[in-house]
Amino acid sequence: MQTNTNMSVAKILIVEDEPAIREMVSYALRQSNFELLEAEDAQQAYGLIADHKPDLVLLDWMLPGQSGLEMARRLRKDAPTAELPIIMLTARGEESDRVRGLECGADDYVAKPFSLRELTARINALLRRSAPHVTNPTLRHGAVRLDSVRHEVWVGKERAEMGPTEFRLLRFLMAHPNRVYSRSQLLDQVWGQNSYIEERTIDVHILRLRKALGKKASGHIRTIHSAGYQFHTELPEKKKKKSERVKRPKAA
Amino acid sequence: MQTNTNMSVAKILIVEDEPAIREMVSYALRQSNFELLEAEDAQQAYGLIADHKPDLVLLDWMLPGQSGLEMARRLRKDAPTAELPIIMLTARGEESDRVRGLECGADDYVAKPFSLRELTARINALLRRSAPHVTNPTLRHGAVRLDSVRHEVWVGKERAEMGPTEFRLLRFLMAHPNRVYSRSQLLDQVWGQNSYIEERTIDVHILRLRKALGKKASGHIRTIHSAGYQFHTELPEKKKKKSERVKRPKAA
DNA sequence: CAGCAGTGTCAGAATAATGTAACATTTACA
DNA sequence: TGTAAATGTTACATTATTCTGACACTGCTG
Repeated sequence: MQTNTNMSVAKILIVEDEPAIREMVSYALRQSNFELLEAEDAQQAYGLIADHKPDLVLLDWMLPGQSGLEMARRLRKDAPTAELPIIMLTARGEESDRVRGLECGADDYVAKPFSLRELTARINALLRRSAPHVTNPTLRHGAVRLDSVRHEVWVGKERAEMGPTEFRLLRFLMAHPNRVYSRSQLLDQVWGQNSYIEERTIDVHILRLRKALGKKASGHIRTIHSAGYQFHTELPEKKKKKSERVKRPKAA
Repeated sequence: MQTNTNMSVAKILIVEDEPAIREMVSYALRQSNFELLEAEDAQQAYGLIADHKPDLVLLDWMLPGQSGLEMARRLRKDAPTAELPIIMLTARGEESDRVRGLECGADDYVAKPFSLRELTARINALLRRSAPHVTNPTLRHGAVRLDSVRHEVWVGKERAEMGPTEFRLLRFLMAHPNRVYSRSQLLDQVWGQNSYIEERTIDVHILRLRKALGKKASGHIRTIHSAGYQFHTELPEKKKKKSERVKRPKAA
């Protein structure tokens, strides 16, 4: 399925009703090694987002049906896409428009006609922030190093072997360290929005991931009871000896 | 959604040699609740960054001595500041400049003359991405900080560990500080409307919550006799009871 | 086609969290 | 100050949640 991850830099969805512009941008960005998805209206876009989990969305301001502005607002509101980076494309260059776009949740704003070089620069700047694993081929925290290009994980000098699902799970968690994700969020982000997977299954993959990371590093993967899981940058404190158990003294 | 708090939203450093612009921006951003640091050249800026760790830097393109461009490059290169969000300010609006700025590691680019509203919008958009802890739904009052995204509660520098129910209870109370909630209101809000729970059970969770907050902060959780509980933003005064009963701190 | 790695599910086992009763202490107020 | 009501505290049984090994199914590869 994604044997070519190392080829494409990132997956980008362009939502634009005018075929000429859409195709021009698509072509140019493919040249820059991006993987492109195209939609001509909001409806199509939602479907593609759910199925393909793009890393970034280019959103035309004026769309037939639901406008780009509304779409941005909705994407921000829905948990699975709340973090999805958005760049608005628009013919209008008014300052008030730019502000409106940004306030609706867009991360950046490019006025048409735009140069492809600038668009690319802005895409890269945004991806550096929001999808570290895309521009930052290796994520590291503590002794754990994840190399997206080679699909390898190292704990110190030891290679940690794991299946593809565990790899994606770890990559997602490491890209957003310390943040707690519920099982349903993980399903959305790691499996895709329309997979009919039991939430319990995640537990099993977490287990496998911990095993793969080994004793030294598995402490980074933490369970937050009745909330979900997280990759914590700090290793948990060592457990006290059993003799350390203290009967709670009376509080003042 | 949730009332954010009284504290400053984020710490911003502006590096700009022209006093008029610097002061104007500073003033405006302070109005928007940011905390401002000012530097008039790169040298000063490095010092302020090291000492005050700002959350974001506004960087003028043209600076006496080291240019803003060079400064951006250097900030990106040095590990401690590699992630520091940078917005370039410049009089030049050329596309090639914009691209150069972005390629040097700036995250965004605003051409002078810019509107303060747009600047603010861009600052917020960037902070949302790069300093989630700043815009996170984080509730603070006094020394108590509750981070919903990380599911962590801190009292000063100490982590306060608590169970899920205590966490939800605290989150609710902190979101509506100083307001008193009856037990039945708390049941509805924290447990959900269809729970068949004894009201007295809340007392126990309040107890657990106070224990978790520790001596320093448990005073925020106040009992209002025959009314309910509240999170009060002020810590209570030391008790000066008429009866000078001495509580014997129990030792093992 | 057999063998294998990767996945998803399930069913206890192991933990963590929760709710309640019982008793202790404090508060409000006559 | 005395008393009843309200609240604090403890201990423990129960419930909810998570962990983990086993197993079946898939698609691929030699």
